[in-house]
Amino acid sequence: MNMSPRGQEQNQQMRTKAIAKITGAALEVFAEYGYYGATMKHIMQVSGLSKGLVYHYFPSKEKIFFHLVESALEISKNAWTEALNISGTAWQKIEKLSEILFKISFTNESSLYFLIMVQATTQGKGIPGLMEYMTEGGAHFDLLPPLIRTAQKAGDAVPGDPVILSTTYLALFQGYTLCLFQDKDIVKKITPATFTDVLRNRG
Amino acid sequence: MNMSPRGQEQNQQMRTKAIAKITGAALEVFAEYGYYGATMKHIMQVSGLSKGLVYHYFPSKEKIFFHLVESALEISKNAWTEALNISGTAWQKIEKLSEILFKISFTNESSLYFLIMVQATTQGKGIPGLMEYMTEGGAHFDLLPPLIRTAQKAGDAVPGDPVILSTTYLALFQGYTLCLFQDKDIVKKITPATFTDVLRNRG
DNA sequence: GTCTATACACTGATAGAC
DNA sequence: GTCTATCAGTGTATAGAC
Repeated sequence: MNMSPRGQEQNQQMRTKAIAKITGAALEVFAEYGYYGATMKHIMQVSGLSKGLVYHYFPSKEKIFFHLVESALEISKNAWTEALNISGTAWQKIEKLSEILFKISFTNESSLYFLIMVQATTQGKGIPGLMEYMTEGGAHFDLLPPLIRTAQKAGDAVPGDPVILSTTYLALFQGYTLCLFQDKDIVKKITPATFTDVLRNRG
Repeated sequence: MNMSPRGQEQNQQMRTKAIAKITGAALEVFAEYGYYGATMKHIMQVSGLSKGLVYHYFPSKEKIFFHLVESALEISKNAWTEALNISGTAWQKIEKLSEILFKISFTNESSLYFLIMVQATTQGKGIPGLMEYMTEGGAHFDLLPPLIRTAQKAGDAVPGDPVILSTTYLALFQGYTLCLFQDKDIVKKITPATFTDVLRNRG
């Protein structure tokens, strides 16, 4: 057998690959069955790795789930940062936000992370610290109400309580995310405007 | 011929009471932890009844959950029937629908049934027959698009694909239902108009 | 004695963890 | 692979009204 030590670089590569396999499998399984419905066995089967290897990289089922929630919040935060940092009016930023959130929520593989967020929301009560963690990690949502307020002054956004409008906008994304669980065809027909429209001033 | 030792009405009363205790406890537990996260033990503790008694009235955990989903769909269907049967314009029916759905979703104890619907949606894939059952039981949702079309012709509803608008309206209710899992204060500030507004023609 | 609501120790399977 | 806890579900016994 080959006893020669692997280079540090090679080791790192193997680690990264294994972790990617585990998180990828966990993402699928947790998204479909939820935290309690998902089993480590199922994650091991989907990833094609052994029990020992999975537990080598993650100490527990709970930590794997936390890791996915962390990634989901990061994806969300990055999307918001990208949208809100463009130069332009408040309304243009809102339109950009809809465009980016629409893309990552409904058109590519990252949509699974938004299913994870929903699963975390609906089952997080039994997992210590999770709800608090999500509240902290979702602090960027607070950027929307002032943006709406600015757009209202410019006459672009519909009148009304900016906090409620902001929640409505976010609830709409979450509501459509639930449609993904039912494989509804309707999701294929929506556009960023579907979301922007609830904030648009048509008066 | 009634051979029962206790009076029939007495027995019936005991049964009804026990079943109510079981379903009430199951409603709380399933709503909070989801199907897989809820345990029979937990349901027994909350109901204050023994294992034997619970299994005397329900053959399995799955059947209890199905029973709750069934009740939820019935509550939903009754609400729609009540709203859509009033005399008035299409728009008035939509306003009535918002009013009733808002009431049962966010202001009284039946709101737990809507959490059950969300739990069933997010975890139903692993429960044989559940998704199909929910699709069938939610057939009354198909009544909304034609109603929107009528309201559009009258100039009351916003222009756009009635099917997408209908889905948007329902997704908004579901999205706000998710807020209930997080005990968000914002839910106390919304009104039926929050939902009606996404369909309202303000042009 | 008979029926029925109720109780609870028990089983086999499977979970997470190491 | 192996351990332990816990899961859903069952078999059997008891209490009390007729």
